[in-house]
Amino acid sequence: MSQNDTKSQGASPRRKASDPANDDTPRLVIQPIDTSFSFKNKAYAALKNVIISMDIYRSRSDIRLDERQLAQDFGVSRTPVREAMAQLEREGFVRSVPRRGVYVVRKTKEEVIQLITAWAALESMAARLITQTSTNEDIASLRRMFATFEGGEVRAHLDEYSDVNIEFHQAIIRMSGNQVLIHLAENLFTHMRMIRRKTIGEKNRADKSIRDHMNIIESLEARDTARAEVLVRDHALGLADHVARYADYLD
Amino acid sequence: MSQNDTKSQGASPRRKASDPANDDTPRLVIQPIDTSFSFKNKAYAALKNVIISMDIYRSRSDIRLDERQLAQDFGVSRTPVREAMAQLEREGFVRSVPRRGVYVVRKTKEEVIQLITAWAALESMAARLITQTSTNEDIASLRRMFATFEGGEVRAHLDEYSDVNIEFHQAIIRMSGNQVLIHLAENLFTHMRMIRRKTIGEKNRADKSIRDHMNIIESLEARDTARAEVLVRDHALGLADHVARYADYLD
DNA sequence: GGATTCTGGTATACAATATACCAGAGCTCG
DNA sequence: CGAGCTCTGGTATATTGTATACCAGAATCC
Repeated sequence: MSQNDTKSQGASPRRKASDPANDDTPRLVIQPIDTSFSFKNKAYAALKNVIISMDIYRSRSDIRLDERQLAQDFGVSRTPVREAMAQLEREGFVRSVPRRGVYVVRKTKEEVIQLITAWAALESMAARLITQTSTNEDIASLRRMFATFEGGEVRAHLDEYSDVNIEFHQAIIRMSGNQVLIHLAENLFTHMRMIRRKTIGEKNRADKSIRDHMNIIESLEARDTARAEVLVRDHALGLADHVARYADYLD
Repeated sequence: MSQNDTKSQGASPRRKASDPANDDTPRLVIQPIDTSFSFKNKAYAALKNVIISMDIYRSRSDIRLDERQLAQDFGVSRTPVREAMAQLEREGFVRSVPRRGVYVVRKTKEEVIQLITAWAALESMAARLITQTSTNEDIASLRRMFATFEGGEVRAHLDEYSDVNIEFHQAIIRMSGNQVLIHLAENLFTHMRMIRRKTIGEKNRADKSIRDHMNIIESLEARDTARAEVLVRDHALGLADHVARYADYLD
């Protein structure tokens, strides 16, 4: 990619870089620059990550994001922080109260139930698709996710199981191969993850969860389309039912 | 750092974030954003790295940096690439020929000898300072750099030795603790590194090199200021002598 | 109840980058 | 050998991202 000569040095004719007569000329190997980098994008990703990692339902007090303080913490001006929060607001993670501040959004119980119901629709269709199009290796990878818990030691490793639980549901959507489903699920997924992480430790749900998961995997392995759909949908709706009955902190 | 309430939710008075009555409110932990990131800076670092990693003396043909091609490879516009190359030119790594292109600079033999001589002045003074101010642990870390080569297996691991060789000289400057020395050496260092990497495999210099290094380390350990200075200076000037005699590719 | 403080909102300035166009130099072809 | 074409660096202008200053509403404090 580099041409070889200059008039100031002998005026030999230029040869194309690919010219084989020139094989020993050192060549540059250049990696692309990450052009998605911007202060706004970094602030957005960091704030989103912080919000979804919090247990925002542990307390009922409002969580306000102070844009001057955040700008100082990030080491940038208020402008990219404001733009990041505007995007988070568009996506439903925060809400802005004029001249009052920006607050992390907690969903009501009713909103959560609706969200889970929509998720169930997407996930159960994804399960159907998996039985029809995925490779045996793909499906096997789902089972391998739970290898650590084969001895039933779910409660002893609840945090780890919580992570695997979330990854499992994400993998089902992804494995469907349907880009529209995947896209629709993306935003719902973040909210679902917060809910799952909160509820997994309640009422020994983890024990039931892994039994459900094993049944789901068996139905996928058997390529039983109807059964996989029902098991996945019922599993998700079981979460909605649990929320309806026990999640008083969502009111 | 987050305030807790909003008028729309009960008009309770704002409390300071540090208010101990509010210990369970989730808190945000925010990492600063790297504000040195820019396309120009990334392009500059990448090009500099590529240039100093090349064996630019292996071929005599000119190495021209094609700014449109680089912009395409980096995935950015020509503007940051141009600015990066302008900075590289200011630092002596490339030169721009109006309406002809930007070329990697090769130094002449005479320039290289002058550069090494200047480096020798800096490094020998650094050695003096080390014998007077550095801790035993610091000096011991110099010896540990060569632990891998204690069996004399230098030629078998020439690339690795070349890297350690460069690190050793860099560490001497750094260990002096003199910020002016360190700063002056910074730009020289990059050119020196290219020369050292090129010459280390010539005329079995690696064997002599490690003997010299051991002698230098012993004089540092003995806190022998005059001897350390002489050994370091002679070692560097030995490189200049080698270049004068054998480095025909620099003409 | 007025002064002060704190916060979001907005306007303007500045820096980084993208893109289009120009002009010089070299190459190609007839 | 000269005209036309191509390739390249240089420059001007536009756009986007960001910084900063100032404004105004709301809450707090004395």
